[in-house]
Amino acid sequence: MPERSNFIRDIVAADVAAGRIEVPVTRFPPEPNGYLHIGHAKSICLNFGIAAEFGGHCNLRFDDTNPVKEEQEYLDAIEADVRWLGFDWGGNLFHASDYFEQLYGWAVHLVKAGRAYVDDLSADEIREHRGTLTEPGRDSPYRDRSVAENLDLLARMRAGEFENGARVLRAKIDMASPNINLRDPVLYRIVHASHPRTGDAWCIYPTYDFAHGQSDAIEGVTHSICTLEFEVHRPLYDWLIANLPVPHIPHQYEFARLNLTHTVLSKRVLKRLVDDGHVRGWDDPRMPTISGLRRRGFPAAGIREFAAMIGVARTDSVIEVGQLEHAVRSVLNRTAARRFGVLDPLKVVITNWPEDRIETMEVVNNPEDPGAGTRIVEFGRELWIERDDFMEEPVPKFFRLAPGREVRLRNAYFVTCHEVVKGDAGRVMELRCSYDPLTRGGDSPDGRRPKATLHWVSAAHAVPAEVRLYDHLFNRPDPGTDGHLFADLNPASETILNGVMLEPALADTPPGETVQFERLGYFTPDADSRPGALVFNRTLTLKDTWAKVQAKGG
RNA sequence: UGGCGCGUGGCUCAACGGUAGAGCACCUGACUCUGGAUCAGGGGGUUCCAGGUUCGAAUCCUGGCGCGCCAGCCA
Repeated sequence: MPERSNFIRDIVAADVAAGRIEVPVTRFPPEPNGYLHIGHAKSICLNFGIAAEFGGHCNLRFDDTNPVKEEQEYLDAIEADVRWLGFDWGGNLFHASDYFEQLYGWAVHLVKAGRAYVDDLSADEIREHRGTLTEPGRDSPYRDRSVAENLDLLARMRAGEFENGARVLRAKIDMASPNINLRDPVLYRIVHASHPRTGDAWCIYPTYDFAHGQSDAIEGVTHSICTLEFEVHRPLYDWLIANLPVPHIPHQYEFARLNLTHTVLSKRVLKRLVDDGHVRGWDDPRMPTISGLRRRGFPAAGIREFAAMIGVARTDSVIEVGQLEHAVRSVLNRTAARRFGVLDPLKVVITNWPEDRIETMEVVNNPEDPGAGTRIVEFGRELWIERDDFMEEPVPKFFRLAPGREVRLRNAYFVTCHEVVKGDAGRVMELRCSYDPLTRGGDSPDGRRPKATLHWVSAAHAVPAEVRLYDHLFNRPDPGTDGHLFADLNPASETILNGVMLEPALADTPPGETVQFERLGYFTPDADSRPGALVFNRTLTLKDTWAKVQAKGG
């Protein structure tokens, strides 16, 4: 499925066609202050996708300029997530911190050129001097310090002579600019904190604005693609590039970040969900993080397909989660092995089946993929079927099992229910059925065609398991709209089922593989799963038109 | 309010001066040993509004309106 074009692709293609560049160089620049989420996946697919399409390359560059928020755990997780998504940065793994010395040198360059100065104003005072959206700012009293004094102060900032916040280095641009980002933006701040990579080598750190474009220049990035909120920074990006002796001139392009219904894509909020215990971790299957989606069973190919499907534009937008789910189902439908699992088991005894007789049935692994082969499943006198697949008094349009009714057990036999055994509270405990020996494999010689085909598991062979059902993390499409984000959490986002009965082959499902439990949905072994204590996560249900029919009838 | 940007079916995107299309969602039908796969069809758009330019405007111009972003020593 060829990816649809988009305005950034068009720009790159035009640049190549016009000979402005040979091949594009892009970069994915996460800050290691949290885990990557599906919104980052959109950016990753865009950056790596464009590079690959035009024969260029994409760097993985950590924007690690703020040591108080960044951690090694995040660095590691981000690498793993990008790789899992299917992208390869080759040897091009970089860190803004790799460039700290060069960046500092350029800061000195700016000072010498009279284009930067050390400001002694406090953060509050700087804010006051900055003006507002409608009023121009005022010059800092320290704005006209001599080059010599600025050089001296900057060196002493670096040497650690001053406390956090005591001074900053600022670009000298225009305090009256209508673009507030040009009102002498801060380039360096004093932060006595040790950095995950540079340790205590530095106590001053460059701001995003001073680090990003210059890092792009150092790496020869041609197209620096970021999200819309950086649009107002572009004049500053260009100003710095124009005023520094950089080896290359990169350009910044902005696109609209991803928003999804029924969830939230903000690292700040995701971190709170984790820290406040609303979920069990960054990789909780309900999280929209890459690691959460992976644990949930979403295949990387599904996420890539989703990214290709939604396109890239400059319009703020909110994608319906259904679209992500569609992409994932479409991948899983053609790749997932089919298995039998009974979530809510109801015992069926086949009264005309000999006590100890076991037959084996050959069952197709994936009707969408003949190459997936077949497997052997045991069939015996006692079986488990889904409780939902039986109704003592069937309502109209319910075609499954009911007293006196015949259904097909998938790939096995036709069975007819003769007796309903109930417990004390009137709960159905067991169904007593007969089977038709002539229907082995699921076809009858007389052409009878039951209206329903049920999945089943041999009770003598079934493997018990825990299954975790997942639903949207938030119970409204636009969580937090009323200002109470956490009140919008979906209390039913996770439902734990015990005593689920699985066909034995499921015990060997490798981690990371998502299978289909026929008629129910897609499931994957959870990281908590152990031999003898299996745990499966429900990735997604199948599209359920029966549920739709029911909803209408109700 | 100053600056920058964005407005095309319910949602996401195409159409780049020449008959407004696609995917998702929705509805209907066919088919089926997953009621769920799959296939086929259908409904749904004054292209934010108003002027202007043009033989012709979603597209160009002007003016409105609406929405987003920017006043961190976050990114």
